Amino acid sequence: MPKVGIRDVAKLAGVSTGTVSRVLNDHPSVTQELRRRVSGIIEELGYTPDPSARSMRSKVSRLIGIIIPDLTNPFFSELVQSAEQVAAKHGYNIIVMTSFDHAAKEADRIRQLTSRKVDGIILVPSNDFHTIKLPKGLPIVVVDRLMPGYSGIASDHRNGVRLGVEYLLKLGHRRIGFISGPKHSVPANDRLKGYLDAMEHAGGAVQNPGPPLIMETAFDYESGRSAGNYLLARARHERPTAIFASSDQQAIGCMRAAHDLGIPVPAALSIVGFDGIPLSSMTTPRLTTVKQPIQQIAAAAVAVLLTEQPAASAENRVLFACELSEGETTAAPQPD
Amino acid sequence: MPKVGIRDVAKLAGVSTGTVSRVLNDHPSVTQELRRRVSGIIEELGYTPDPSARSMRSKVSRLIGIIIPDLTNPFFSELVQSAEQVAAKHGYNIIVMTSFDHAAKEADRIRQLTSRKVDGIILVPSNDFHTIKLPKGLPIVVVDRLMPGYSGIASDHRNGVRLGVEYLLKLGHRRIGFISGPKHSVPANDRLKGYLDAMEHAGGAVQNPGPPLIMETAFDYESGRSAGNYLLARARHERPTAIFASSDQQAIGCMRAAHDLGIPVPAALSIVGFDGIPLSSMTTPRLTTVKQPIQQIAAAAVAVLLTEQPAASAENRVLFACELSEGETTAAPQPD
DNA sequence: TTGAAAGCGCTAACAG
DNA sequence: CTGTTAGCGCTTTCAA
Repeated sequence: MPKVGIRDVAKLAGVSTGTVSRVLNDHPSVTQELRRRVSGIIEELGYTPDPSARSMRSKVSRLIGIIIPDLTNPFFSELVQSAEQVAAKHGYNIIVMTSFDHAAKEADRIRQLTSRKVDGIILVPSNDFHTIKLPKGLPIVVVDRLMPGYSGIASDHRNGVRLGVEYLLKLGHRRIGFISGPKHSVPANDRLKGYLDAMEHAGGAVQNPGPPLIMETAFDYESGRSAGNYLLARARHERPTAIFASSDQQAIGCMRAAHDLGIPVPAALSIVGFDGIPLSSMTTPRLTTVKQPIQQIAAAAVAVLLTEQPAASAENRVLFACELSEGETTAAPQPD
Repeated sequence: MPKVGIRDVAKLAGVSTGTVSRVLNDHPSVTQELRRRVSGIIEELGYTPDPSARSMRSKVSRLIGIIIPDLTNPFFSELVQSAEQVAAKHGYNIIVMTSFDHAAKEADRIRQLTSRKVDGIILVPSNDFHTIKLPKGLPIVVVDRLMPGYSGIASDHRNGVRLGVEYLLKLGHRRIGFISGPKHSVPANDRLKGYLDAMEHAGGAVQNPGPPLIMETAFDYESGRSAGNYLLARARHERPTAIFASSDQQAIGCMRAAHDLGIPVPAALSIVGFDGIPLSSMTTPRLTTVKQPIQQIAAAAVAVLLTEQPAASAENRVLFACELSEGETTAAPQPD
């Protein structure tokens, strides 16, 4: 079965390869009739253009790179999955890469993608992203945070967290612990600000007689658990009555810590997470969490890449609102 | 900044483009000295060969496709992540695609990958995979199950499950429920066989006075939960004292069901999962599970693709052993 | 509007 | 061992 090429199509249709190419690329200057005839032949022969050849001439690969810190994180895997769906709908495919939050690895991956001539990169930057310099003219959409000089799609972490913390305040909580993300993570800091916003706004109502209520740590289960242990292993009147965790994974780890310490949730401790991953509704009890619109983020990121003029650096920026998803890990605090 | 091409390198090194190409491809017939000199220039100029041009001539894209049913499933996302790591080490990149277990979508994706001229596909087949016909000569490694006619890498589901069920038997359990995967899923059926093996081998020791102890359902949390509900919502002497779930997600859903019914785990119910995803060690209590060697599977799959002669259809097959990871969801049954 | 022809950047014969 | 050269399959001027 000799591979069918554009010449075969041209020959059979009695036209030049140029015309076939124009049909393929929806070039306006082709007669309706001719277009139809050629399309017919293409169909008939089951011809598909060779992407390499195409990309070589036209500098368009219909390939999008996506670099995330960790595919094991449900938030990111859902992001990738959504992006793949949207991209496929437009004839684009996705190359995934994991940076493990290493700037060096990230730089290497970006280089690979560049030389692959991807049409754009969806990037969840590592914390040291600023240390690497990018090849110019490559469309990049930063996701999960906004960065000056780049197009960016993210959810409004700050106000999202504020929403969650205010919910706890409204329930009557006054000693609210906060499990934050890594010190240098931008989204982590945005979330922390949301917490501080809410607490400040609540003003004198907030009490904190003991050690600090804010723990800085990684976003994973285990970190959430040890942070929870730290926050909860103190005298009852110093112990927070509620904890807001910067990720659902942390929140679930924290639930584990509470359980280990014999602290009932939500009776003696309310917990709120952040992200809204599917698992959050399957914990026992179901986690109250602030939900990010992951699919929207993915769709918007792809859209920016497909829309943006190459090297136009339009700096599209979108911030999506988060929404509170009430579960069973929150309740009014017990009287002291 | 005019893009640096192979001719620039050749000119600066005072050799022909042919020689540069040979250096690039580690062709043996190049002098040590020349190789060194050319490599130096390449480095200096920061030259990277254009993959499209390369692929067009050589029919090698250094691209591997990976198609899985659902990236949201932690087992698969870890698989993809591992594969990406290994592939990158060899200069290969990964195109991910999700089939959502739809044969039609799967066929479409395979077609896309084929026309992209990927060097191979790592495929977790959908349940209706047999209905689609493949373009010949495309190296495919089937993962998570073995299929006649294809190279395949999987873990030994059957013996893995047997291991887990035998562990429960050894603890003294006699009414052991089984949450199975989808009816037409091959891995699901392999696991079911492992359960039947163990139960049969245990012989008369096994009792089942009531409704069937086997539930067929999807692999996700919610399915595990409702299956658990079904198995546990019966009179005490008919209720299983232990449940083996075919996935960790099911197991976690089942824990939730037990909790909702007020059945303490492991005191009144032992639960064992399958997969060994990271989350399994963060549940409360920690899940006892049968662990698949995911990274080994991914590495082996990539290795097969990189090794296998194109169209040689060597039919490499590897079955990895699973291992029991003891958590806190298992204990001896309460006396009736 | 369409055809002819010139490459895109590289690899692989084929010479030398 | 190295240089020369002919394309890979397509897109895109340039003419017609």
